[in-house]
Amino acid sequence: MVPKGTAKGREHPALSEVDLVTVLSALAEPTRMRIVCMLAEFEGERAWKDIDLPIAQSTLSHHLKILRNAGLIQNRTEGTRCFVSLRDQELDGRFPGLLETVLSCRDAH
Amino acid sequence: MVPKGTAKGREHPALSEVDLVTVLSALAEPTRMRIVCMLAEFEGERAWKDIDLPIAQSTLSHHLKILRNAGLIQNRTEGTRCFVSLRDQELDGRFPGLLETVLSCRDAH
DNA sequence: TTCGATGTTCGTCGATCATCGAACGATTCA
DNA sequence: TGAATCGTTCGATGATCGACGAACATCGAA
Repeated sequence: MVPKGTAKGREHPALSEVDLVTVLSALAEPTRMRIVCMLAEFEGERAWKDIDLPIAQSTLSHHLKILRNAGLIQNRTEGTRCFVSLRDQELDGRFPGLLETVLSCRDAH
Repeated sequence: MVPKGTAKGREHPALSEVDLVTVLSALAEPTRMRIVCMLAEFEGERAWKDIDLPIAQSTLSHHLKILRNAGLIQNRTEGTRCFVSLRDQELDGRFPGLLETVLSCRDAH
C-alpha cells in the first residue's frame, strides 16, 4: 500500500494520531531543534538543500523523517526538489500553544 | 564536594544552567511524563513511596534522578523518608509557560 | 536513453537508555 | 547494638538512537 501521488515514501500522519510524548521526543534532540527553529524563522517553505547542517545527507533525511512522523513538519515535492515546512497551524490545533511556547523558550536562550 | 545537609547525593541544579533540550528529553518518556503529571495534580509534595508505578524501585529512582537533573522536580528528606515535588515556579521563570502548556496538552488527551 | 541531481533506504557501528536485581549507606526503632 | 526501612548506586542486559557510507529510486535535462 504505497501512496500513489508521492513516489518516495513520505507520509504525513494525521495529528489526531500523534502522541504528545512523540512530539517532545522529536524536539528533544539538538539537531532537530535547530531544524524546527530554522523553519520557524522563515515562516514558510524551505528548500531541502538550504538546510545546511554539518551532518550527512542520510542523517538529515533521518531527522526529517522523525519530525515528519511526529507531525511537526511536512514535505512538498516539486519535480526532483523537495520543500519542507512546519505544520504549525495544525499542530496548534492538536497541542495548543505548544510549539509557540517551546520556540519562545528557545529564543530566550 | 558533597553537600553536607543531605547525605545521599541528590543535587538540584540551578535552573539557569538547565538546557531546554534537557527538559524536553526528561519529559519525552512515558513513565517520567506520568510522574510529572501525577505531581502536578497534587499541587505539593508527594511521598516517594506513594509513587506507585509498575516499575522497580531502582528504575523509579533512576527516572527521578533524570527529572531532578533537568530541574523539573526537587527532593526533600525527612528522616529516612523522601518527598518529591515539582519546581514549577522556578521552572516557569526559566521557561515561561512551558510546563503549564505541556501539562495542558497532556490533559487534553 | 543516458546522465546528473535529489532524497530515501539499507546495513552497520558505537553510544546511550530503560530496566532489573543485588549491594550499599543512612536513618529510625527496638 | 542490632534489625528493619528507605532510597541510591552498581553492574549487566537488551533495546533504541544518531551517525555514516553505499546503494537505490525518482525526475529533469542532454
